[in-house]
Amino acid sequence: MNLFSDIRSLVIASIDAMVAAGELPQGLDLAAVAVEPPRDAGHGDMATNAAMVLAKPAGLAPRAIAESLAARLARDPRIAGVEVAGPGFLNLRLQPAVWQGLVGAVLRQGADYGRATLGAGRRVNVEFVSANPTGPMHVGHVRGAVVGDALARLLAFAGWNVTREYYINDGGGQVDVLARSAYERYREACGLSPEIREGLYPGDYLIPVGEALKAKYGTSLLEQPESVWLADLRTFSTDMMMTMIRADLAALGVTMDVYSSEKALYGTGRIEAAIETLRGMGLIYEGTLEPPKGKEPEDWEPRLQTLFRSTAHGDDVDRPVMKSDGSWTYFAPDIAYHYDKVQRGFDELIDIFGADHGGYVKRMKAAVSALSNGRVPLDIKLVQLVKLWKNGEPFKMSKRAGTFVTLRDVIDLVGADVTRFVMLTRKNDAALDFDFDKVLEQSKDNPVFYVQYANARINSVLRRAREAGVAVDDATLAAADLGKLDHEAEIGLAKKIAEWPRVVEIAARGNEPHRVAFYLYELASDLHGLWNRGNDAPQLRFVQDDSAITQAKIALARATGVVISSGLAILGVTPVEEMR
RNA sequence: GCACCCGUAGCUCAGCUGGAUAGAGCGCUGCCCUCCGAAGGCAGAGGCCACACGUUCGAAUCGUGUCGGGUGCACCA
Repeated sequence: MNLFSDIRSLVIASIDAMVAAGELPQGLDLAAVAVEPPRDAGHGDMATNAAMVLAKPAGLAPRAIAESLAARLARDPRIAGVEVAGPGFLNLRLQPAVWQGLVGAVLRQGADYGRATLGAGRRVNVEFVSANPTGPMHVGHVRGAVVGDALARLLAFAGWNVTREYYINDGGGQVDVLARSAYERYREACGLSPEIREGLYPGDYLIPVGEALKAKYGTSLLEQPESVWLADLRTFSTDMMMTMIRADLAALGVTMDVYSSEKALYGTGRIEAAIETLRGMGLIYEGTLEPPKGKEPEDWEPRLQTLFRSTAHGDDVDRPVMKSDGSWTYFAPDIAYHYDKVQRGFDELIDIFGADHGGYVKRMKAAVSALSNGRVPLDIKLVQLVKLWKNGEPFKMSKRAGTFVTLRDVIDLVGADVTRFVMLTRKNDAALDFDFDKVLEQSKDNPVFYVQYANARINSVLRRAREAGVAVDDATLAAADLGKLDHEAEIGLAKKIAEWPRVVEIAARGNEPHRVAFYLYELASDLHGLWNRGNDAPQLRFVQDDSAITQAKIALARATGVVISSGLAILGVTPVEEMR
């Protein structure tokens, strides 16, 4: 049920009829014909640009096309009025019965209302978080986690086959640091004093790792050289860190489908295979890079390196895949990992990165473009910083001062639902202020509360109607006499509900889950507006003496609630029944 | 120096594949509760969409350039 696509189909059919009648030439491209809500409600319910986009290819004046098209559209029983406006817009007004019927349709479809087939079952891999397994998730990771998870839910709702994936960066030097730090905590657990040297991780979260090591190894690793224990402790520590990270994600309501390990790529020949594939394309060569202009490193010296010709796929400079000592750069396993995703048969790839990784976008896209022969698009979403506020002041994080904010801290303080919603109230590429006081405030200043409050009000009238002995199950409501919803304020809310499938498609097409949050705010606003009009106009209250009228009005409220629940589900937020 | 992101009301931000008189919240001014929860609503004031040029029937939206802010820039991930 998508009224906008229904009416667009009507417009297309009418254009086809004009072609058949010889009024328009054959073979017109109709892709640009759009049916949209007009910016100004005074222009009607829907507007189409059909006459204007067809004017040039048809070689006709837009208003001439518009007049003829208007006459044909007006014959449809759903159309209450058509007028030609401005340079050739067609403004359509729909019969009230169309909006009333929509309410019934929403109740019949329930949680499936708005579900789209845009994705057509294509397989998409959404990689997100991918925090280094060297400590608990901190607040900086939260936004990426929320955006990635909401995007995954959105795409699934819009018809994609979605895999959520976490890439464990467990292959690099920072894992050695982790292992050495854990070793010191192990010594501590054995009654010795730890030496947390400069460059090691000082966090308390490694104390349990040390204790677990003692439980496993006893004192057998004491006084042993690093070569004896390093490999084991790397594995042991990262496993424990990943257990912690999974628990953190679960607390936020995020579940991954696949965890991929960087380390697992080493020694399997898969990195070599990926690089050889590129070499076979003539994209790998030995060479030296120019120093970056304007920011010349002090210790710059020309080095012969193995380079990936990423410039052949849109990058600015070629990128090294092998260090001068013959080991891989971090980029090489990244290439192999993305190659793996391509080979697993995904039709589309999405990476969610922190904004500080913006420099890797072009090279990653270049690699995927090359390795998939341009078949698999890679969209990389950069998630901007979150600025923390408390008591009206910037909240500075400092490991040393003990004000390091973990994901757990945030959830314990404000809850997962609030955290998730607020993180989605900005575009991913805009910085976000997160004010610990404001997000818990119960006012319309706080979108989480505002939307939840609307839902609570809806549940309130459902309860009251039930108490009054009126049947308000969805089946009964869908069959109610919805023609009684004849007030423009009620029709207005139905129109907002009608936009939901459009919002889903637009948000999914752009990989922009924040649009859902903004839409829910608007929907809640319309509900609150109608609610308050009941103060002045008692006939607009949802619960009336007449049970048939009550059912029609409750049907509208319930349909609104269906969409709110559906939208919140995409954001990963639990709707509340009552405000507390 | 180069690349990417951003620049919209006093503040924080939306703005769809280019569409009509550019929207919301906060703040400011004035109203609305014997009423389904006022934890809300209604109305008003407030804009050179950073700037310039271009593309076109039409530009906040697309292109180029300038200015301003952020981020990143071989042998760390």
